[in-house]
Amino acid sequence: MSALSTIRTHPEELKRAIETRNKPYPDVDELVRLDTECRRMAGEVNALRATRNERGRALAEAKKKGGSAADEGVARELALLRDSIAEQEEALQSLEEKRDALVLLMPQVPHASVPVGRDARDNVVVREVASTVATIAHPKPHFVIGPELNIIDTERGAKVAGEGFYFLVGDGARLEMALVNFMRESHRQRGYTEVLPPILVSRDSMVGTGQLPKFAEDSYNTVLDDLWLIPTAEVPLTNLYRDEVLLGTDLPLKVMGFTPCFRREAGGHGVETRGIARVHQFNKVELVQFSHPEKSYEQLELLLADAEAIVKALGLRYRILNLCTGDLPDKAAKCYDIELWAPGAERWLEVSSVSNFEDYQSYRAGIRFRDQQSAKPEFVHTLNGSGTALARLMIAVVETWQTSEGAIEIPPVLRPAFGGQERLAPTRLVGERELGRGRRGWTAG
RNA sequence: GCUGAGGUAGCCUAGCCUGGGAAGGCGCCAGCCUUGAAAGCUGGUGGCGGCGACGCCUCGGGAGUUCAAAUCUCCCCCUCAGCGCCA
Repeated sequence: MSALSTIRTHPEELKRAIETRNKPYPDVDELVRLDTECRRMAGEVNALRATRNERGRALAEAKKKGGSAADEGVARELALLRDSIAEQEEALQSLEEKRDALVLLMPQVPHASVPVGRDARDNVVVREVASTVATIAHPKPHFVIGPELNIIDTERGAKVAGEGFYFLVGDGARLEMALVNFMRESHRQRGYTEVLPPILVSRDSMVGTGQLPKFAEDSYNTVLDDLWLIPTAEVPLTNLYRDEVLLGTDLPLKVMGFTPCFRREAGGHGVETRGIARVHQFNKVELVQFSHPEKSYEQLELLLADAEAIVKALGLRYRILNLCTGDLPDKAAKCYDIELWAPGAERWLEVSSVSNFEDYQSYRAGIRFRDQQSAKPEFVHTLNGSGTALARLMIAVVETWQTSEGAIEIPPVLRPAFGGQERLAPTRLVGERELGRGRRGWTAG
């Protein structure tokens, strides 16, 4: 049920849903009142236009037979009618704009299986899975071992781009790309079509997936062209089929895409941001599905399994949360988070959000499907899941696969990408900064 | 970036000069015919409102002229071709 028709048919359900979300939203009653008024006015304008069209056609007929003074009178009369139509149309338009702006701020109705709760503390752990790696007692956090091995360089990242940016170097970069390629191949085998999308998108696309208008301050944009740097590949992948009608027999459509993601993360500083757990740019493999509404919750479970397969194959400790109503994003009807355990930093890291948006996005982006040629197009359900986010995945790998000698073992599934190499090699290119004056240039690895 | 040609319903196309209910074809759907199918014939096939007869909106988007705009004027977007620039 799309936002506007939910407002018309189930305002009470929407009201209850909003209450469980425990955040402020526009007043439903006000919205219903606005919508009713819009429809009443539309009817009036409609009737006026009918009169204008009818009289106008009669005038054309009369003119064909030769004009007269009477026709001039009709024309003057119609000019007045035109002005009052214009006036009414203007009023209607501003009312509709007001209504539509409110509709865009309305959240999705949570699914019945979503636990009711006030905030993140009420999220429900669906399951927790232990690491299959023999982890050492006290592994170093990535922000210690990363610089030691010279595979993660946040200082130079800050120098070049500012706080929240970093370089991956040498085997650090190789590890990231090996993880990316492992994930791409895994998802390809699970039936996803790979796309390499634009990472700058138009304002319309950002509205289509719900990043705008509400979360403008979370994203970077270009002033001259009003293009936006994607915060997630969800934006271009979901907008792939914007304003299109899909074939019911093609559903579910499954696409994946690897992109960098850009987030301003305004206001997030402190212990939690040390290292690369919370950065302005990171890479991610994203999964998106366009589903038949009746199948979308089955698909959600399959999508979760697709994302889960990655962290499982890497032997990492993880848990899956069912987000409660108070923590659920506006656009989601249901959302699972996959969190990885980082044994060095000793904290859980969110690496994947697996969500069913139902028709929240398809309504905004105009993505529909038709079951039969004759049937009316309906909105698809869109789902997406990170499959998964790098940087944080990198943290968990680097901390979980540490040896007591201070090395990092390469997970077996990634070794083919390293030509069979078993451990990450420290990077050898360093300067005075690391070595001190007098020992410049290359050192033996 | 410059010059030119274009953008009409799912697709293809007419209408634009000369303003007055968007025509036709393909595809698709339904019906007739048929043992079945094809062919053929008939009808339907953008969106919104209404139980409905019906009405309104829609010709890439917006603004303007006009009683009336697919059609005339202006601005913008996109596609194609040529030229320029370029990883």
